[in-house]
Order: sequence, then structure tokens, then C-alpha cells
Amino acid sequence: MATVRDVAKRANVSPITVSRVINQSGYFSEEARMRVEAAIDELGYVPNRLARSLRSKRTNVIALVLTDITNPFFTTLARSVEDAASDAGFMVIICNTDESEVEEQKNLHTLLQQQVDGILLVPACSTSASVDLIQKQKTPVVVLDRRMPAGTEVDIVRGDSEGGAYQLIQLLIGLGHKRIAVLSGPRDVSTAQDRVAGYQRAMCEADLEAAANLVYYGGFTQPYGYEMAQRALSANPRPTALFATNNFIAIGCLKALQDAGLRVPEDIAIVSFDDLPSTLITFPFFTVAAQPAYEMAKKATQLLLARLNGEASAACQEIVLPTEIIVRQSSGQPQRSDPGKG
Amino acid sequence: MATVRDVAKRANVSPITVSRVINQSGYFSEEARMRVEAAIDELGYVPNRLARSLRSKRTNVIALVLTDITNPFFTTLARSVEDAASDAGFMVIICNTDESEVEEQKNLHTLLQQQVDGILLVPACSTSASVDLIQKQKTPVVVLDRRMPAGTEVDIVRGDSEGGAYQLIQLLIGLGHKRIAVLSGPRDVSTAQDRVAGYQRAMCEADLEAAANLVYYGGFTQPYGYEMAQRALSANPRPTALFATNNFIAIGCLKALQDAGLRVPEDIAIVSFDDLPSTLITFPFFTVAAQPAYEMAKKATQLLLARLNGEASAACQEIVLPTEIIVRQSSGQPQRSDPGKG
DNA sequence: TTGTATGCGTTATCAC
DNA sequence: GTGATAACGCATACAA
Repeated sequence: MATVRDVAKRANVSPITVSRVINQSGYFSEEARMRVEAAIDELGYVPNRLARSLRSKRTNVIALVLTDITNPFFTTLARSVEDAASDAGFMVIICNTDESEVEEQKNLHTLLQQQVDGILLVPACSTSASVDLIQKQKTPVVVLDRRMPAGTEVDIVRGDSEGGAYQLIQLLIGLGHKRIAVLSGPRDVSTAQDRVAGYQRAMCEADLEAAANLVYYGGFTQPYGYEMAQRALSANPRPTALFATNNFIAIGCLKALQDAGLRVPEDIAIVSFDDLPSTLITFPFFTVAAQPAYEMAKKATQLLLARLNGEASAACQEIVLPTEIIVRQSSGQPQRSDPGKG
Repeated sequence: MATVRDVAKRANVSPITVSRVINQSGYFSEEARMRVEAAIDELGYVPNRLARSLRSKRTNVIALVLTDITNPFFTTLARSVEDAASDAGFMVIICNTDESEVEEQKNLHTLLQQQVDGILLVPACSTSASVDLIQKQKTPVVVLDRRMPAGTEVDIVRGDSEGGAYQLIQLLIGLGHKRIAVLSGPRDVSTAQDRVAGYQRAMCEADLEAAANLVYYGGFTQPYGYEMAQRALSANPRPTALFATNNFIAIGCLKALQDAGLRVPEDIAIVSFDDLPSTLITFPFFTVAAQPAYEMAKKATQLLLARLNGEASAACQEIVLPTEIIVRQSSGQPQRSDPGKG
């Protein structure tokens, strides 16, 4: 494979002039440019970015570390990051952690060795270990979608999980529901915690404190949704409404209700977090708190790029974007007042 | 940031010994190992892969270039590639081309500069330009999901589009349909071509040659599906069944039929290519030819890794995996024999 | 506007 | 089992 030196020789210039032409940096004459470009074409020269980056200490690569690439919510994030990064001349490496802290650390180690210029992290758990690891290498990092433990010095861009949950539960309460169960994600993920907190606030404000304990913990996947729904159904008295804390839980939950012969929303209502893209869904059905996923990731990427260009202010930011409540069939009509036992 | 030299100094060994310990290569004493590992811990040393790769001419990174990361079919491919590559100690860079040849070339240029060890390519079009570009750099490449022009010397792993389409149309014909329209992808994508070819073979074999021309070309997206369905509906006489050549087209098509006040399958039947994952779909509805996406990508990755380890035989392979026909509601019941006009 | 010398952090090669 | 030296391909610093 040809190198700058080969190109330089053929163009009768020095290697550094070739470098200048390629990177549009410094001065070079029009004639030099033409000779260099001709030589590049003739030799089929492809610059070696490893060498370039080793020398310049810049890779123009950022990484997106997320928990589940099969979830459309994260696909949207990925797409948004790619769009924003690509506009700025950056490549994106996407890594999957499967909500596993071990996988997360493994991926981060590799990425840091790879000398990525910055990292967007959807943390798999609520400890600051990963952020610490990244910051020890002086690599800029922005946390996406989830909170960090109080006191962690890091930029965060996320949706308002607590507020969205609060509004969803208010909606259910307004429809007459009093026994509402939550099918939650992992205990140590902030979005799960916040959505439960929003639920509890709404319940308490409506003087339904006693009922505010119907919380089932599992994970943000369809099988967990199925299993948690089954557990919720066996409660006595049975909940009249279920709050699925993400899209996959909602789908698993709906399957469980179908299998139990229950109709939604006639027999039991469902509300959920995270909308499914209309490109995937033929019959939009769930009442949801939709997060602005694309916008969120765009803001996070812009912040990261600003950081690694030294443009952002020193202080860490926490940007919280509001959710939008979209009412569809699954939440049903107003309940009759308590029909008595049975 | 600490370098091998810093570690070496602290451990009282030479840099190369540090390298040997890190890479488990060559000889070193147990004592040297311990001293080196201690020094690495104390200094928080992180190896620089850029330098490593520059010297060793190996990055342990492969790239997956695909056309639409928002499509679950490709998400499954991506997941599969990651799993297989990760087992072998490789990272995966995923790039999106949006079915654009220009984007594809742009991405490939960057990846080649990045010195990736190999490339898995879902080509956006049927020319061999991209494969040529990659091979000129002596980078191993495996084409995934789609064919190349006859004569192109390259490994290919793909599904049997022609066969799957043939079976779907046979199914419709068996149900009594005679006017079947195809909502196809781009003209210059092999999967679109093959699915049309399978349709035509089935139609001709059933002596429905005259009707075998109801082919609408567009793209593999939901909006195209919507638009092609509208065009198909305005044909006179109207088709009694539609063949959507991928999952997104099927969804757009269904929307168009809903908006036109038509019931599926009572008024018009639909069959489609590519299943949607059960984790996303609460009511599986479409009769489909499902491709073994995970298996396909796994085979392709293994072949690529074998190639770049020099393990594979010299001759190029074309591996074609069969599709599975899954019958659901959308294809409907047997048609009554022609009910006459009106 | 152009070129020379040098070094980025690592590993291949060969000598000890 | 260990180390000195050079080289990977490019860009920074400075000189011309």
C-alpha cells in the first residue's frame, strides 16, 4: 500500500506537503495541490488514520455505549447520534452492554484503548465506576438517558422519567383507577427508580398511599414484562390498571393479559413509557409517555462535541427533557365508581 | 497518560517485556509478569491500540455496513455480527448508508482509512464498485444479504429471495388469487429483483402470465409501501392480493389499505418478506417468508474472520440460506371462484 | 510556500 | 528469558 512518501516522490514534493494538501492545512500552491492529487489518484493512495491519529492525538471517533440495540428507543438514539456526529466529521462506534455492568466495563476498556475522542454512555447501573474509569483517561463523557449518583461530576442529558410517570398515573386516577400496579425495570437503574417515584407521588397526592405499594421489579425486556404482569394479576384484589415502565415491558405485559384471557382496556388498563416508532407499528395501541429520543441524543452529542473541542463551559450540565403524553386505546374509558366486591 | 516506557521503568524491565506480558506473547518470567502487572495497576496504564495497530498491521476491528439500522431485520444482523465477532476478540463498527451509494462509498473510504481488518457489506446497489474499492486495499470483504453482478469475485451470504417469493405467491395462488400485485424495493437491489423473479416464476407456472406484470417499484421503506399500495389499488381490476417485498413495505401497505377503508384479509390479502421480531409485535398478523437473519450474519462473520486469518479456501463462496414460510391472518382464507364484476 | 528533523506509542527483528 | 534498535505512517515544530 502506498504511503505519503510514495505520493510525495511521485509528485516531486515533500511528504509534509502531501499531508497539507490532504488535510487542507497550512500553505501549498495550486500547482503542488494538483500534482499531489494526481499522484494520489494514480497510486490509489489511502491515508492511514491510525498513524494520523497517533501523531495528532485525535481520532475523530466517538463511541455510543448503550444497553439494548434491539430496542427501537435506543435505535433512535443511535440514529440521532450518527446524524449529529457525521455532520461534524466524526464516526460513531456503537457498543451494546445488555444491561450488564461487566460488559459495560469491558467495552469501555476497549474504547479507551482505541483512543476514542469522547463517549456517550447509557449506564447499565447507578454506580459511578464507569464514569470514573472514563474520566481517569481524561476522555470527555456525556451520560445519556439515565441519572448518576448525586455528586457525580458529569454532563447528563435525559428525559423526565419522574414527571412522565406522574402524568401517566394522574391520567389513570382521573379515569377512576385506584389499584394501579407498576411493572418496573431493574432496581438500580435510575429511569426505573424515577418512574416508580413519579407513580408514588401521584398516588400519594390522590390519597391512595395505601395502594402505592404495588411495585414489581424485573428488567426492561419483554419476558420480564410478561412475568411481572402475571405476578401482578395474582394480587388480591387485582389491579385495575398496569403501568409498564418501558415499551418492551408493555408488550410482554399485553401478551400476559391476552394469555390470561383478559381484555385491554375493558378488563384492565395499561399505560407505558416510550412510544414505538410508527414505522414499526400498524395499530398504535398503547397510551404512553413518549420521550424525545432523537432530540435527546442530538443534544447529548452536541454537548459532547463541544466538550472535546473545549467549547463548553467548565460546569457540568444536567439537561432534562419533558415527555409527551399520548393517549390511545390501552388506557380505556372512565371507570364506573367502585362496583363492589367480586 | 502513562506509556509502556513508564510502566517498564517502574517495573525495572524493558518496554518490550511489558508488551510481552500484556499480549501474552513470547517468553517472560513469572516475576517479570508480577512486577509489570503491579506497575500497570499503579500507573493506571491503558495500552494505546493505535500504536499497537500501526505497528502490528492489525486492528482487531471489523465493520458492518448496512442500509437501514432502524429496520429490525438489520438490527438482528448487527446483533449477530457483534456476538460472533466479540467471541473472536473483534470489535464491530456499524455504518448506515440509507440505501445511498454515495453514503456507502463515503463510509467505506473512512473505514479503509481506519484500517479495519475486514468488512461485511450489505450493498446499496448492484454494481461492484464498492467491492472493488475494498478489494483494491486488500481488505477482506463478505457481501451480506444481497447478490453481486455475475462474475464478481467475492464471498456472499444471503437468503433465498427468489425461492421465498415463489413459495409466498404459490400460497396465494393456492388460495384462489389470480390478480396479485408486487410492491417491490429499488430496481437495482438484488433482493428486490429476486423477489419479483420468484413472483413471476410462480405466476407463469400457474398460467397467470398475463397478470404477472403488476409490479410496482419503490423502496424498502414504510412511505414507499404506502404509496405503492395506493397505486396498486387504483388498478382496474383491482388486485385481490398484494406481495410486500419487505417488512416496512408491508406496514406502509397495511396503513394504505386501512386508510382506503379496506379490510385485510377479507377485502384484500397481504403476504410479506421478513418477519418482525416477536419482542416488538403484540399481534403477529402478516404471513411472511422469514429469513434466518441471525444465522445468516453469523455465517458471514465466521467466513470473514476465517478469510482474514487466512484459514478459508481460496475460492469464493456463495452461501444461500432458505426462508421459512409462516402463515398468519393477512393471507386470508381460500377465495371463492370469481364472483363476477362489481 | 516548502522542506528537514523528530517523535507519537507500540512491536518486529535480532542479538544477548 | 530479556533487551537494544529500528520501524510502522503521519503531523508537529521550526527553519529556510
